[in-house]
Amino acid sequence: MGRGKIEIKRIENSTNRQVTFSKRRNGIIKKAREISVLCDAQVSVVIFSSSGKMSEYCSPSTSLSKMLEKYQQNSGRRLWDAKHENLSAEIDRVKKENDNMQIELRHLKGEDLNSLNPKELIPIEEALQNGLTNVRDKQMDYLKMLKKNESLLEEENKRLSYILQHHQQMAMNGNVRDMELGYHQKDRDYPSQMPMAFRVQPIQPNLQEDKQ
Amino acid sequence: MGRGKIEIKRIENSTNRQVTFSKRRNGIIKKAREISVLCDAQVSVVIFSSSGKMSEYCSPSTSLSKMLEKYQQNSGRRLWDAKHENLSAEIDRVKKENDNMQIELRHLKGEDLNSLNPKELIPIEEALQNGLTNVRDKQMDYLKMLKKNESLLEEENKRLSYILQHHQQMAMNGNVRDMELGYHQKDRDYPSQMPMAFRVQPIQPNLQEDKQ
DNA sequence: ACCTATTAATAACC
DNA sequence: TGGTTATTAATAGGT
Repeated sequence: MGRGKIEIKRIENSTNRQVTFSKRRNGIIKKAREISVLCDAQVSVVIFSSSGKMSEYCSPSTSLSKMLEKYQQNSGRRLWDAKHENLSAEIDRVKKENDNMQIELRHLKGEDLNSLNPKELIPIEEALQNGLTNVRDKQMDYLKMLKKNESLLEEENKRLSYILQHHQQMAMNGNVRDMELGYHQKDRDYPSQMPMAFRVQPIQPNLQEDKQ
Repeated sequence: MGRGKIEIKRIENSTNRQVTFSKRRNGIIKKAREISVLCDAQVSVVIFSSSGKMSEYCSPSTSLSKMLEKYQQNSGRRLWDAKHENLSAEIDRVKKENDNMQIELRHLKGEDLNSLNPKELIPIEEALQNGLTNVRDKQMDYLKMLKKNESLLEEENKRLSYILQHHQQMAMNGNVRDMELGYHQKDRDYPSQMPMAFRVQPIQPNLQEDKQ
């Protein structure tokens, strides 16, 4: 139906194809509307052009959702229940994982132990013992750090006191020049290999250490 | 296009309507197939007649599910509503729970402790200590049970040896009547308040005790 | 977008 | 339903 007959096969000329698409799309949607009205039918049409542009028609008496609901009832096929089932399966999987961890946690906390036989208690005891060792080691690390900090700060304190004492002495002597020259020549007993900024900073536990 | 022009309005004659439906349905599906081929388009058509009979067409390069997936992306509208989102939310919730438990478990096992500060280590240590106590208590319970069993069995053993000794004596004396009368009068020093069947049964740990 | 020769769809009838 | 055919509707190719 046109100036010439055409074969039903892909139109190679892109422009031509686009034009034909547009015309025929309108034609289909018009036909869909007509059959809806003429025959009391419910029709839904969804069309994507090759460039991805979408067009749709749905009979005014219904909606795409309702149509698809009916479609599923009629065909028995599942349109989106497959997705639902996937999600449900995922939930089940994760919940099961959850339950297992919950049980493990309860056991480690010494709950529900009656459901275990003596043989099963052993790895739990070992895990607890191991965990306890690790936790206490870590606490010991912190303690050592604190002690180290303490002694560093103490030393720094002494150093500062010493310097302050000199300042006061110099101030009393009115020896401003000496003051401005600084104390660097005078505190030989406090060798400064580290820069000041670092030296006064308390050690912080390295929270990232060992972290994967 | 036919022997006469028709208005686009509901065909009142039922037979006529049915016939027109059938022909036009075929027409639409043919057009859908043609535009698919000619223009590389993806088309889905779902038609319900007024009597509820369903017809469908879907381009061979796709499926209704895929089409609807694209439809949703394109239109932003959700066809299968809340269901999907509820499930997704549930998954997220459970997964989060999962993660938290995983972290707790790892901490109890003495892993990833560097991400904790000293204050956070304390409850973990306590939990571990507590769990260890409970597990060892339970192990002690089993041990006690085993010991108790042992002594019970030992006693039973003695009792049986005693009886056996009598039997042998009686057999040697040829005193069959005495033997048949039984030993019940003769083993006064082993008072039997429990039925035999129970008495010889080793104690089994009650695995269900305290279980919710 | 519009035009129109031509083909395709289909209404009425069997 | 399925076939026939007169008639209308859709549309291919051109502007």
